[in-house]
Amino acid sequence: MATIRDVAKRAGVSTATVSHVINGTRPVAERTRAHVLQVMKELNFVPSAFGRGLRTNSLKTIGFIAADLTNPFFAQVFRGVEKKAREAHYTVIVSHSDENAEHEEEAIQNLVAKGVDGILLAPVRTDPQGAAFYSRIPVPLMTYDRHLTTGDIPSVVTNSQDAVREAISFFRERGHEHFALIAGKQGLSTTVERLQGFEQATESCAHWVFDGDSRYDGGVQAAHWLSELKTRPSVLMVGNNLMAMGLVVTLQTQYPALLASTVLIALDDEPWTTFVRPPLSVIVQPTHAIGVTAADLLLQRIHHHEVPLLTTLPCDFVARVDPVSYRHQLSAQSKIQHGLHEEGLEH
Amino acid sequence: MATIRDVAKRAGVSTATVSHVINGTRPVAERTRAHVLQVMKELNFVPSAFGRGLRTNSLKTIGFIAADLTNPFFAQVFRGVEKKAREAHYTVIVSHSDENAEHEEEAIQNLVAKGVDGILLAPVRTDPQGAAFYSRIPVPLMTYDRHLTTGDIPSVVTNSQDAVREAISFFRERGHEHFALIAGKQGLSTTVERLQGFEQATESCAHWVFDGDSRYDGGVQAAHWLSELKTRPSVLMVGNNLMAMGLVVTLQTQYPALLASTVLIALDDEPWTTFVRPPLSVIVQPTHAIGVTAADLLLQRIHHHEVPLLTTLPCDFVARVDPVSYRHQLSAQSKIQHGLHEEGLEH
DNA sequence: TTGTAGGCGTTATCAT
DNA sequence: ATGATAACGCCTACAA
Repeated sequence: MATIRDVAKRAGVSTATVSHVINGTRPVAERTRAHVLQVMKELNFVPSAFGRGLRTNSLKTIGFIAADLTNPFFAQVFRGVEKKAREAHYTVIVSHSDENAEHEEEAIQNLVAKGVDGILLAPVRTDPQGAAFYSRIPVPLMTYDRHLTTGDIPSVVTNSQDAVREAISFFRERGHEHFALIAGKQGLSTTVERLQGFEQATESCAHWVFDGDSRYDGGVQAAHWLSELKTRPSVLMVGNNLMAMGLVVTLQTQYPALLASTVLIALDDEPWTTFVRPPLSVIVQPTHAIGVTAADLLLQRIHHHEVPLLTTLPCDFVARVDPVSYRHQLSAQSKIQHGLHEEGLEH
Repeated sequence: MATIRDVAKRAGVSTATVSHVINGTRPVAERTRAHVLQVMKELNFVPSAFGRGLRTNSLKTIGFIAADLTNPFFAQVFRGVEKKAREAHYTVIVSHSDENAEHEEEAIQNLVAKGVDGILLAPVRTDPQGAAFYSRIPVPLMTYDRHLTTGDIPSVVTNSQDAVREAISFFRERGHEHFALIAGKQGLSTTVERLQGFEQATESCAHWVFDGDSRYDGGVQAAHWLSELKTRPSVLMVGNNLMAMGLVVTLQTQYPALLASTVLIALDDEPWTTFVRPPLSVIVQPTHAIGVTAADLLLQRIHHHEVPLLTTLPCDFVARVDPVSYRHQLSAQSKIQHGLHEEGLEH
């Protein structure tokens, strides 16, 4: 591998000039510039990322921590992240947390040790010590999907609370009177907010809540729970996509009558939700936009610009009421909050 | 950020000693060792990846290029890659090619510029110039999913050819006599081999082949093509998962009778294949193992060990014939070939 | 068992 | 408009 010195020598200039040609960081006579470029081609010169990193303390790399890329939600967010990063000539290192605090911590350590310029994560920890832990991380951080309720780490989330409320209302207006929610893992901001949305929309009518765990098994358990209720909900909202799968598989194989007689609402518009009979209604989160936005804001932070503490992106609601489907755009504007605690979490 | 020199000074030893403590690269008196470790904790010292990279010319990072991580096949392969990499204290940079040669080239350039130790890719180019291009890449390379038929770049693939043959045979033995294949993108080794498997199994009976493009649209077109055939296949094999989705969506909405009367066989066991009625039979590729194996072999190469030119992992075939499903393990052993061209591609 | 010092490839400060 | 040169943080002969 040729070095900047080889190029300089062969081109008959100093390393400084070569460097400035590479980075366009000070004027270079057009003639020399062309010549240097020419020599670089000849020698097949590629500037060493290590040398540069050592000098500038940046490899133009960010870390992305997903719970599980096999979950389409994270895969789609990642596509957005990678797109934005690539445009800014950044590169992305990916790790998994599997919703496990130790894995997450290890992943963060590794990323920091690799000298990433910043980290994007869907935080696993919800306790105050968690927030403190995140705050001590010595590189810029952004969370996506979930936000921390204490501390000053900025986040990009969706207004799924509004979406849940409006989805339930949609069916209330059409005569339904019994609703249930399969809630997600305790403590996650998404779980809390979706529960709030549900409570808001169902306050004056019959409703049940099942405490799930945000995993496939939670859905399986919920199906059994559902089958044992004396009075049954006619509309069932599932708080995340994995539980929705577990629920539907179990209903389909063990309680097909229940599946046929209940309106299901799931999160995220995955192909299978249209393949099931009856098809599921879905709340569609702007996954790609979450990734783009989160990456964008992280890069802002890396460049020492201020960013809002909370950025909220709008969801759509797609009601699939055979044989038609309606799509509702829930809010045209995304919302930005600069002070989480001052303004509160309610809208 | 504390440097190795800060630690050395504070601990009253030389930087050499600290370095050796960090890397265990020469004996250090237990007493000093403990003390140095202690000081490292105090100072919150993390060795700079840049300094180290510059010296050792390695950041312990590999590149992974997927066509699209949103496709569960790639997401699952990646999980395997990341697992293996993490165990070896490597880290993974992820890029997308979107089955596009220019994107792929750009991604490769970026990875090389970042100083990755090696690259894993599902190659897009199938022409001889492509093979030449890949050969010029100045870091160790491995392909997965597809292999190149010229050149000396090692690969990890599956025996989907055998799997296709056996899947078709399964239904032949049960009385079916008309078969069709929706083939994948021209030139890919997977397309060629699956076609061969199909031809082998159907040589003495009626069969059709539709040239697809390995994308969702190919499946949509195939559905229309199918509807216009005078004589219709009773068994339809789809050469990749995206086309299978396009096909099923189109059949379900536009030709439901066709969907009901045709046995469909798809690749990869995704949830939706069980949700459709009737459920699809599937050839299950060992996606996670592909990732683990590919990463393992790449690391071998990075450490200058010889690796086989072609490693073939076995698929399973799951026949879903309502109300039962049979799972066939197609071969207990994975196959390894050291010379692709000497031994040929047939088994 | 430990220390000294040179150099990896780049950028950036001073000179010229 | 260009050059000389000192860092950046680490590893590793070579010396002691």
